[in-house]
Amino acid sequence: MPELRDLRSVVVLAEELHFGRAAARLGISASALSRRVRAVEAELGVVLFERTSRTVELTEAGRELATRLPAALRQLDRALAAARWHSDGGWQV
Amino acid sequence: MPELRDLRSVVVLAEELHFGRAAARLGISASALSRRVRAVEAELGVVLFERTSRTVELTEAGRELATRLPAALRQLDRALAAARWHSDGGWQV
DNA sequence: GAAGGTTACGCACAACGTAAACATG
DNA sequence: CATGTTTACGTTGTGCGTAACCTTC
Repeated sequence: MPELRDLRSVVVLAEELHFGRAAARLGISASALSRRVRAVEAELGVVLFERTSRTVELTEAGRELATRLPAALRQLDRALAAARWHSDGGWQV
Repeated sequence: MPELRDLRSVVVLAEELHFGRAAARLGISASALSRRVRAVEAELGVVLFERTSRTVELTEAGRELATRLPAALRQLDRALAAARWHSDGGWQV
């Protein structure tokens, strides 16, 4: 029930461990990112990041998710790319 | 850029090949489904379904996508499940 | 003329940015 | 007290259902 946008946000935040930088990379405000991540955590029923107002760290669950998501998202992108390719002629057999 | 909701809709429609039934399974109206699918096609720049007002069929690109998506979506769900599991105690080592 | 897909239209909810608030090093 | 995350608030845009429309058998 989290959407792709939300999952990609989690991945970027896991890389940056900083809401400001991650939000900039995503082209949204830090507060928007904060809300997105909290929403994901609420939907999953899992805390992914341990925040203090000075630091952001991954929890065990967050690390697990951040580890597995990129491959899953790439596979998804490959499926979409395959569909595009099939329309743009394919081998033109 | 299509979201998960949209991709799942494509999968269901590919299974049903009928907007009414697919929409019912998704818990939305047929018109909403029609719009979702058209939006996906526009974003991908690919026609996925060949519609007449009597039949719905998969195009080559649509078949390709419908074939690859389920596995990709499952992998994504596994990533989410893994995160959940990690929080709910794991092995409680 | 019935069944099924699409377009028009009005509305409601979700998501955003700005700004203020709060916490921590 | 500077840096960085979160909450409040008002606004906008996205997505929906209902209903009307068009096409095909």
